[in-house]
Amino acid sequence: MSDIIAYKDHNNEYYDHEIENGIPVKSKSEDALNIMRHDMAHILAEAVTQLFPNAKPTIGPFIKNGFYYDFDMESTLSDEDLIKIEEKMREILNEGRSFIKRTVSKEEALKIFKDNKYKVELINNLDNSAEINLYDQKNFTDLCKGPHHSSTKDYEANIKITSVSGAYWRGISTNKMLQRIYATAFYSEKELNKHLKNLEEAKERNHRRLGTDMGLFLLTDLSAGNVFWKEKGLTLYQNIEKFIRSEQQKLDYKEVKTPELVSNELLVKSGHWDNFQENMFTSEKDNKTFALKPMNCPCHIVLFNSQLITYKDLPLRYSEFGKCHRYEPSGALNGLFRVRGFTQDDAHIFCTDEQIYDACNETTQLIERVYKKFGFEKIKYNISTKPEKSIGSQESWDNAVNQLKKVLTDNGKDFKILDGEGAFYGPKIEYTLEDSLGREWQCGTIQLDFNLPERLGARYKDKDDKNQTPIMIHRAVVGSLERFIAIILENTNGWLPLFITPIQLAILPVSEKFVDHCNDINSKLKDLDVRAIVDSSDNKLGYKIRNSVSKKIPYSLVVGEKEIETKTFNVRSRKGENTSFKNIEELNEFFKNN
RNA sequence: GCCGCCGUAGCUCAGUGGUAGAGCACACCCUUGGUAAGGGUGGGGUCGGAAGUUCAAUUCUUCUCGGCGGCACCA
Repeated sequence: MSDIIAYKDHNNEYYDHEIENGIPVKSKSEDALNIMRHDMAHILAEAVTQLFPNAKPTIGPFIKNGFYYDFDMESTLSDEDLIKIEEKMREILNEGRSFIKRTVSKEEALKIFKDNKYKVELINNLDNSAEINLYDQKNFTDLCKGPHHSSTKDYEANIKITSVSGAYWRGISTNKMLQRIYATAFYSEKELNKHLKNLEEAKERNHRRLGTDMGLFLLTDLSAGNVFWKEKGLTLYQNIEKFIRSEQQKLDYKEVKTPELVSNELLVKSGHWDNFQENMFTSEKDNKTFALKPMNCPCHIVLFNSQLITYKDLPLRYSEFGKCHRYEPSGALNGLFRVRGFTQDDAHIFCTDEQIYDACNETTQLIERVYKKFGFEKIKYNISTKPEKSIGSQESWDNAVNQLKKVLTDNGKDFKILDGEGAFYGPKIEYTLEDSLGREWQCGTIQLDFNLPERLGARYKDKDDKNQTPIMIHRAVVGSLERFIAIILENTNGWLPLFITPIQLAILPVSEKFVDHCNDINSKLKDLDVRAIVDSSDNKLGYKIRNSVSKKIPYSLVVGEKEIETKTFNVRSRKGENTSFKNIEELNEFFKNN
């Protein structure tokens, strides 16, 4: 039997027949796993249609880590239903199924699927020249371009239905909502369990739980989508801000603070009022309309315009930890990941065409430096180019895109081009980081803007004393501080990098006798900017250690008779490793350097 | 906004048509203890909110607010 089950092209599209320059897909490979999961989607559809004869199958692709199938059904699926479906799938798998391909005419296909308007729609949308393939299995036939394994007997499939949710037909929100069943499948039970355990772990690492346990912040329905920062959370927030600020100062950024509430006059001029009014919080006073700013750029241009700027002032870098508000649909809110009030680590660089390269180059290096410091090493880069609807000449777009490409290339980065994905006003680079659970987060961005400076009348004088319009570069490193804090919390499971963690050290007296001594140490450490607390409870040492570890305090300092006599400082890491220091300065060094 | 699930003490969660319970946390007492839980006692919630059904609702129904998993959205 051949080891090759399918072919794929260079866009990772799979085919059930050999193609020109096709890459063979070998059985049990990563690609084969996708195909196997697609097989399972068909098995799922058979199970569902057997149990619910009126269910109309629509589409069921494989996705990252699994697959789904969307059904139009009369009743919604309960947890018990899912268990039954999963059992049915196992039953079917025990019997085994062959996937037999058959090519039919359009008329035939329409006849076969006449009771399923979704399949009819799909068939009618196919090119007239396109071959229409069906895959037959016992009790189920699906419209499908394949490929499939010839039989489920070719492998062992370990399946698990993971969830059910609503999903619009064809992803269009005016269409009917279907029921989507998510599931996953692996060749071995071991891999399946590992994946399920991973999901569990991700749940455990939930930043909402960590935030509550660590006393960082409060989310309450008294202001849905807005964060109440507690003192420890604010320390964390400020430490992140502090680090980014210091990096920006090295690059001659000028930090500013602009109003959160602005007259809509500004937003009308900038064009945001026309396009995004629905997403702003507004209020009326003095017969005027005000809005909470949804972004900082118009305000920065107001500052730019308030003074005479010449070419000598460029590039001019305005940065702001700007509090913005956006009305997000209720269903979009999600912990700190998606909020209505957030702080952008925003900046706008005003510059000339010639300065684009340098500005973007220093920014990409800045972004990388910051990510690295926070423990993110894996970064993906995308460049988005001119969309169909856009402003600015083709020439200026080409120039700008080439500069962006050159920046990444010169910095030794691989990147993807997302054709036509740029904003209407300019191209951009997006920075996506990968966390320790393999999840990806788009955080940083560099976005060129050929529109807004012109619209708001930004001008500088060139060497010939003529007015020119600057290019504006929007850039953010971590994006929203709120979201970034959620990402770091989940990435580290609460074991935050030492330089930002709210409490670095728990000072633990062995008994009450040593509490005063501990307080003395703490006040000295305070002067040295080490963030410590003294546990003066009357619990035993083991208990105090357990407590400080469970509060995610990375180090503890045990103080008792021995330490006072020998004048040493014994620091215990959360893993139980001990390090001894001779004096408080040495101890301080340790905290400064870790 | 849409589909589904959920909302009980500070936290995690159990439970019932007759006004609630555990563990952790907290307070007090005993213990003055050396590297991940010493022992005892005690306080604390009207079960998200509103309305309805009922002799009686935290438990059933409807509405509403909020959360979660997705979908849609994300300048």
